[in-house]
Amino acid sequence: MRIERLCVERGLKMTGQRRLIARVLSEAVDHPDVEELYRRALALDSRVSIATVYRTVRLLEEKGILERHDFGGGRARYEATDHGHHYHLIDIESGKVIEFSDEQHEALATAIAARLGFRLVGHRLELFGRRQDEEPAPPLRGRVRRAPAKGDAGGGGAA
Amino acid sequence: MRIERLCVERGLKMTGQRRLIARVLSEAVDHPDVEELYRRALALDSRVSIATVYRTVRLLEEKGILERHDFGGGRARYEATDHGHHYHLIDIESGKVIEFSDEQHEALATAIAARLGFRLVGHRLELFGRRQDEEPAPPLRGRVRRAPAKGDAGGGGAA
DNA sequence: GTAATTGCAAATAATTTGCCGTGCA
DNA sequence: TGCACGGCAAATTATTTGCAATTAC
Repeated sequence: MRIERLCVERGLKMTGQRRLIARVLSEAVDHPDVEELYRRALALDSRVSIATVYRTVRLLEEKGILERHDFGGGRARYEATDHGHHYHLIDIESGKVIEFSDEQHEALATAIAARLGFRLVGHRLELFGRRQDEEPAPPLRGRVRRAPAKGDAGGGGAA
Repeated sequence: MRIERLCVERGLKMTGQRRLIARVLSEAVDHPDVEELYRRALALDSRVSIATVYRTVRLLEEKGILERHDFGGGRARYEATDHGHHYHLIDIESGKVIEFSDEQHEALATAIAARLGFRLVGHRLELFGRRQDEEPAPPLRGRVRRAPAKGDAGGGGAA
């Protein structure tokens, strides 16, 4: 319910659907897109429309409660801003998103901006990588390795 | 004409419109969106349709000749990949995009990915900043500073 | 009580695509 | 000369919005 609290703090009028969407957001541990948020909300209470989900994420983004990401794939994906500054590494085989943070990078970004004559207001860093085979690998044969794609939010269900 | 050469190298059939679009891309020093590419192409030769521009940038992106960016504002913006790896700093007042590169960051990104068990395949870093007033600033009064927005590509014409 | 919010369906906006004529290799 | 390509307009996809009914404060 962290999100609902934040909404109240910013003086938003709390309707049933806003509370519902806030709850879905509070419970999310991934980076759902609007469709997915809508699906999860519907599962809890059918009295929401997707238009309201769109309106709400937009509002919460403006209020700084949500952050919008573009991880490719055409739809915007959302995440609460309240669990700290971090970056993303996208596994290009599975689409999974891994979060990390790095103070060194933080400092470097600020330094670079300053060097260019700017005060850093925001930044984003996204790494795209392929899982490193940790097994020393059987000398002959080997390889083959396919992941069925589909990211950490989009598809089926499972919260 | 660098782009056209790259197209030929990758075995693309070179039609009149592809040559035209390749030329526009070769001459661009900014990050135009499709509308803008179409406008520039039209100015040189009216026998192109915007559908072809869409098809071509998509093709060139798949071939690794172009890179697509999302700088906010809803439309994808393109840039040739052949002028070296670099990052972008977006001036949030004017929308202007400044390119820079930084070896330290390059290394850091690789190290972070490795630490997480991944081999880095690609990455992007975008800084959003506000121009730092370089003048020591007249002690009294001061401030005011507004830029009319509109980025480094979208708008009017000018190549 | 009143202005903000919602749902619905229609409107946008960016991008893609089917189909058929045309031009490149 | 065949097969990929280009033009056009219609189709998609993601997102926004007008309007009347509803609701929070």
